[in-house]
Amino acid sequence: MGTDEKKVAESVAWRPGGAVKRAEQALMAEKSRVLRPFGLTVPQYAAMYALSLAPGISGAKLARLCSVTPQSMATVIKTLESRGLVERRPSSDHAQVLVTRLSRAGQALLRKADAEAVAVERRLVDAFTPDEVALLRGLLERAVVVLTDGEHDDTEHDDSEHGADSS
Amino acid sequence: MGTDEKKVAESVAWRPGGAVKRAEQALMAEKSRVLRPFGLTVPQYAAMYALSLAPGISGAKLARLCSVTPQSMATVIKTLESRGLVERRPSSDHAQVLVTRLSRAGQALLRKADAEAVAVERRLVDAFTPDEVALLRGLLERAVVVLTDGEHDDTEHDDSEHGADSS
DNA sequence: AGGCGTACATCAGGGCTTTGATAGATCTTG
DNA sequence: CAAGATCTATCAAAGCCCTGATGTACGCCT
Repeated sequence: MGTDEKKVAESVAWRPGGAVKRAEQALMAEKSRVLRPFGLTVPQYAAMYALSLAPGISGAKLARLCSVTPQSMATVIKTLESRGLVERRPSSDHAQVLVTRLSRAGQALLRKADAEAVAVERRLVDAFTPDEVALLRGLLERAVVVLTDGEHDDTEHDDSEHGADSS
Repeated sequence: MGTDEKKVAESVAWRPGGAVKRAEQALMAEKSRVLRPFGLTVPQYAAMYALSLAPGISGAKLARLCSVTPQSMATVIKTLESRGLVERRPSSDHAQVLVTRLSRAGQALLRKADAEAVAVERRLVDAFTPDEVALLRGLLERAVVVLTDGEHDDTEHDDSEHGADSS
């Protein structure tokens, strides 16, 4: 006897966290796999992708776009910079703010890597009807709201602009 | 104003990965928050929970239950062991296999921590109808299958028992 | 102008996770 | 019995991610 492995596995997997975790993990694993040939990790790719859409933003904003802390983004950017894929320079109107943008090499690499990453996401989306995709997105969004909402001690205000961009 | 921040944010968030990632992150963040007072991280809690259901299993099996690599589980277990929350000892019938189980202190701590963790999951589940929860679970499962399935070079076989339990 | 609040960048420390490689024990099979 | 496959544990290296704490720069407001 001894705990009946199958049943235990089910119990553990049935936890609401389990399903989300496994999905996220599967997605990360697959993306990692297709990104590996380019020497990119998923966070690195995500940062570069965001950077391609918003060139020259601050590290902090980039972090927010990628849903990570500024510290995490700093380590990612440092690696990318050491490989010459991105370039950082002090902002002209905001000394102390560092604006980041893709280098030419970075743009070229991203173009190729992006094709693969998009293909993975497409493979995923194609396995569902458009309605199902919308439904899934909606349910996940609601989950985020529910979990994020009962706010504890965070100060509430606006955010938006304050002027640290360029171009 | 270059790059219209709002629009960029939307584009980034709209990526299929974004929704799943944010949901997982929100869940992790909330669980971390309620677990912090107990000095436990989410992976530590997960391992202890699995351990409470399957006492005395090997580290490798525990890793599989928690959907992490044996290496990850090893670091988690090492921390838990150093705090006296779990105990490891060589298996009687399988020298070289280490069986792990919760210590009394670990059981006591888990009981309290589990209540909080379950409350978070319950808060989440309660925000949806039972049908929606089932639907979400189903969609996520399908996503995992789609992403995991196109298998590359993994060997296929059965698994199940081989006999490394106790009690 | 002096202060307060906000944002940015970074150092420090703790943990998790993955890939890759090493090595001993056990089971299966010829 | 010996070989090969399988499972287990662990070392090592590289990254990512988070919390907490500093120190600086800028904007607004009195």
